[in-house]
Amino acid sequence: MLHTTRQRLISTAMQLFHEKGYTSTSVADLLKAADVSSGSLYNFFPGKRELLLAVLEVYRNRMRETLLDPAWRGVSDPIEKIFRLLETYREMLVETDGIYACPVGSLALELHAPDPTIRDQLGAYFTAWTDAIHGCLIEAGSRLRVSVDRLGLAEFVLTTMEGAVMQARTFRDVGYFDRAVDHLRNYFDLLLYDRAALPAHVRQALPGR
Amino acid sequence: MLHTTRQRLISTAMQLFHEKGYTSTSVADLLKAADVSSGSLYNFFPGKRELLLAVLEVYRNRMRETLLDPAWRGVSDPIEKIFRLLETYREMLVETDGIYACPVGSLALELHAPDPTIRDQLGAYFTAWTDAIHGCLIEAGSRLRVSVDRLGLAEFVLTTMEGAVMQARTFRDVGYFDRAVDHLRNYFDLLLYDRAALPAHVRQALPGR
DNA sequence: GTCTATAAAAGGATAGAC
DNA sequence: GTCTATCCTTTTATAGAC
Repeated sequence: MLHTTRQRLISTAMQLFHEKGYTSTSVADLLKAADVSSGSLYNFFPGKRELLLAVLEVYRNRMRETLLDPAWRGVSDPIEKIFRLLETYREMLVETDGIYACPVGSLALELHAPDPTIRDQLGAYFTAWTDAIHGCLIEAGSRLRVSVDRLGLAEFVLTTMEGAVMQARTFRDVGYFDRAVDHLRNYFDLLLYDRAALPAHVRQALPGR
Repeated sequence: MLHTTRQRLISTAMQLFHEKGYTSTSVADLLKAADVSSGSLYNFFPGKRELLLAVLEVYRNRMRETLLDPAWRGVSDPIEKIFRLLETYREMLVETDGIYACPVGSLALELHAPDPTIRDQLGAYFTAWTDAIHGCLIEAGSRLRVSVDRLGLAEFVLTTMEGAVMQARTFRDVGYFDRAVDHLRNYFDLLLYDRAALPAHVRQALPGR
């Protein structure tokens, strides 16, 4: 199932679009890397654009099993899950010498005027990512101050990740990523009711759950 | 001075590289938009790459007068300056229907494997931007808790801006930008020693100065 | 410095045999 | 489904007259 020509084209495209970008990856590049002939590609896809759509669909549909499940294996604390996910991106940066981390983010900024279908796919990916974080924040329940907009905060986690990746990539230095995550962690610490850590009299002064 | 062919080429390239991206802007596009003939372009620049370098140099060298000075006109409070700058990016998003905001950030993610010279220019721009914010944070002095790493926080402002622009652009919705800035503002409020303005429960939970 | 014409290569996509 | 050969367009860049 994983070795069909179609699958090989998609996984090759995932790799090359991430490494070189969509525009800088030529059809010839794809054919050579996937060891597929021109006729085969156009047998499965109307063109390069539709191959990109297939790639984006895979990223979104398999986010749970390829990204979230591995990152969250053995982790139950919902806040910790959030920072484990960011740690996953950090590892991607380190493994690729500070170059690759979020393939969809790169594509989103590369494609300046994508058609609505492409944009919908990019947006759907971001929304799915944010929803996963949102789930963690809901799970955190009363540990998070009631006044905090949970969906907005989930978006802010994505904001931090994407902005941090951009800088780390530009400088080829994961330190930029780390310092951004440090500040996000600090922000979370300030937002969390870690009631047990507070002195009893302060704890009692806090508003109810 | 501003009307030489060379200047016209650079300003046209600034515009097109921002709107369409570097790769998707062809030399023919540039020639047509700048109303310049091929021979003239190659008289001033060895090629398209060097034109990009000239563009990046302008962005960096004129950051103060074209970006910071207008944003900070009439503003003296250093923390307010930071959020005025972000407001400038918001306005760019609104004026372009959520498409354009930070030209250098877009280029940084579009160019996956730029040569060292290009990367240096991109990094230098980010550094100059961050330095400006860093200056505000230093100016804020004791209002900011001493434990806060000011340079890291300045980078975090850039992180937020770039990540927020990416999402706003993808969704063509400035709301994504606004919510990110709201959280950054909230974070700043928690970091600032304007204790009287803090919510009571936070005030109580904070360590003594 | 600027012009037109054009080279030389790379781009996406197609045709038609197997 | 896959193959080779090829079409047509666009690309960056150059040549040489003015």
